Amino acid sequence: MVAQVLVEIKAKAVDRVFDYLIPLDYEEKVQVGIRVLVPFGKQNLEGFVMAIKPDSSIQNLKEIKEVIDDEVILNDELLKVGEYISKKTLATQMASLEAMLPKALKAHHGVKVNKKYDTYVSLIDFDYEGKNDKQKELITKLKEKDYLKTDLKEYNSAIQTLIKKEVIELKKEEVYRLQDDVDKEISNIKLNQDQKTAIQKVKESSNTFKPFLLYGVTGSGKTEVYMHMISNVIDNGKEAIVLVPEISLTPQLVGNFKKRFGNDIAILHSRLSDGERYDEWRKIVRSEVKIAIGARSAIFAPFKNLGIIIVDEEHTTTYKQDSNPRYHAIDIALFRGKLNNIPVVLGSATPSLESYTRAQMGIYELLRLPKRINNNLPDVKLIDMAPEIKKGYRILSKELIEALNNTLEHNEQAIILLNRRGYSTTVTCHECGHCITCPNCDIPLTYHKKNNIMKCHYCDYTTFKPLTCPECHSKDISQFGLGTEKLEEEINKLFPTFKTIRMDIDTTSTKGSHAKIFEAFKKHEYDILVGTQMISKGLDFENVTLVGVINGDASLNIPDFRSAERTFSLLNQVAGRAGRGDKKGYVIIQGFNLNHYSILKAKVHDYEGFYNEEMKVRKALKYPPYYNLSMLTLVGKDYDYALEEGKKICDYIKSHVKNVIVLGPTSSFMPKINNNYYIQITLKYKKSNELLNALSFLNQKYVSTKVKLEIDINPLK
DNA sequence: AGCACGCCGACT
DNA sequence: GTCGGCGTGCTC
Repeated sequence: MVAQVLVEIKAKAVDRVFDYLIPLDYEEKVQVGIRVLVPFGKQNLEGFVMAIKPDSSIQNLKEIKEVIDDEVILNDELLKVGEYISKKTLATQMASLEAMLPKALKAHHGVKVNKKYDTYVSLIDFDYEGKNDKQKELITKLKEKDYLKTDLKEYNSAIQTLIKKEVIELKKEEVYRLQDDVDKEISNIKLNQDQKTAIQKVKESSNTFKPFLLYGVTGSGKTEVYMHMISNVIDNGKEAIVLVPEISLTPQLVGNFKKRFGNDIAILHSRLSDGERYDEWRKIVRSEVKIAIGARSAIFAPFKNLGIIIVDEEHTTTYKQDSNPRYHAIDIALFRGKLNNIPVVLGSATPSLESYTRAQMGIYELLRLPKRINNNLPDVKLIDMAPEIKKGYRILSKELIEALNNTLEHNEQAIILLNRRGYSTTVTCHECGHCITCPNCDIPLTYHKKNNIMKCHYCDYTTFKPLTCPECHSKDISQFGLGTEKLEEEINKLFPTFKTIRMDIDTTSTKGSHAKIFEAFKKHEYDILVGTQMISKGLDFENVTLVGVINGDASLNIPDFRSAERTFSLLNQVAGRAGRGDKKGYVIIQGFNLNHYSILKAKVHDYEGFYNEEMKVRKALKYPPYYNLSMLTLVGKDYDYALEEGKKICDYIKSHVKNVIVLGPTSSFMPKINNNYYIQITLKYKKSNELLNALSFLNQKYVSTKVKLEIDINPLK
């Protein structure tokens, strides 16, 4: 028999199967989806068996050298998912397969992940009585218990002797590193009618593929709805995948799941060691857990009897992988949903425009949770900082200071979010907040220090950096940045008697630090929580009644056509942290350009209003969801050559694809990194199939030339 | 990804 | 004369 093997090299040149003879001894062991060691040129490589056939048209086949696994690693479904990924992202087959696997199961010769074993002893000679007290004791114990763990120091020598005499034997068993015992709690939370309807609708389609968009305002009880949906699935003997943006930022969701489902959960967070990750994978394969919760890659959890996939905060950009293979977890969720004939639930308080549009079109069924559990959305106030700065309130406005005082006096807590300026390369006026944007694309221009010019990286519009602000004529138009550290300092100065805790990259570098900060704040060990975006999601603190946002409009100045969507989403999310308990919540948003619809609509909690405004812009400027987008990047050491190749690629696409808008080639916003030049081409188009064919052709053509071609289909950056 | 093969320029 | 630069092509 002959096996078709995909070898471990992730290069376009070997992105195909090679035939190998299966030695007779291995005929039983070699199966599709298993790893083997094969001679490849002068080297020995690992690879996956992709197919088995009786013979081959190739002469002088080499033989498989070794079979690595006892059990199949890539089952039918994972093989299909892998194929889907390479088809949709144009990544190599091997890159696509490996994206789904924990390191311990990837094809890589020489890479070993330690397996952890427990050793036990058990009795084999039941007649032997033992020569001394220790031996006798041990034998008695073994007669009662069948087997004992060997880490009992006091019996060490007795164990050694008895093994030699073949009275007892040693057994090794592979064990899991993470074992915690959690007792399940019965929930007595009452559901409102909207929650019940959502749960019922999903239950009705439990054996059919159907995508749902669960649009529920902040604090509307989405987590509770997810848990009910999952309970229904588990009651049917099936399993569930739950995707969250990042485990460490959603400690409360995870905590609630643990309380409800106890040990039935595998939690796949980014800080697991390779060994731990491998353990969790095996628990899933063996159905020892019923739920897998994790970030993007948890979508590959190898359940064999999947009953539902839930994607929480579905609008989050982290669901798209920004390196090869550039897959979007929601696409995979829908694909697996289809394969398994199960519902897929996408939940958000601020759905992505793409998702909400699909719901409008009936591609997704829309489920709404329009009311907060406490029926009480916070009041939002906007504060223009231009006059405040003139009065000397440079960081915190007078109003925010007073509101903080008031909150803290009532023994309530506050959250202050610093919305960082996304790019230091955009030019913004220090006095009035004006940001210089492209007249064609309406996104901020990026500043290129080299020639003192500003450039649009979508359309290549270029202009000199002005000396004064075109709006208010201030000379102070260099980039400015306020850090969380400085903000914390300022707050400590203003409120010396209250305790402040800061949460940003600096204070959360160690394992578990997120959880520690959240815990401490929840217990009211601190009065004010200061931080960046990471404090905006999924936190439920009943005693928080005030949320302040510094530079609420800053994220509008990121040179990305999605910046309005991100701004609305961020403000909506963070405002949703206020007033979740019985007390009324207040939100103060500071900024310069507060008349933007993303901010005005966030103020009144009007998602649909925002959606309608933003869709007009997307339509006018031909952006998603009206058009699809793809980004090609050419990387090369020779700038002129790369640019020439870029032009050829543009010509090829224009002549082979109808109805495509080709922008570029243009040097990207970071034109030169490590002596490599980056040239970009942006494509806008309606129908994907034709374009995908053209890109697939180009992708093949660029095997081993002076220019590397990177393709990002539906980029999110 | 490696590794060999092959075709040019610069050197003991 | 030959050493070595890397551009090109192949691996069942």
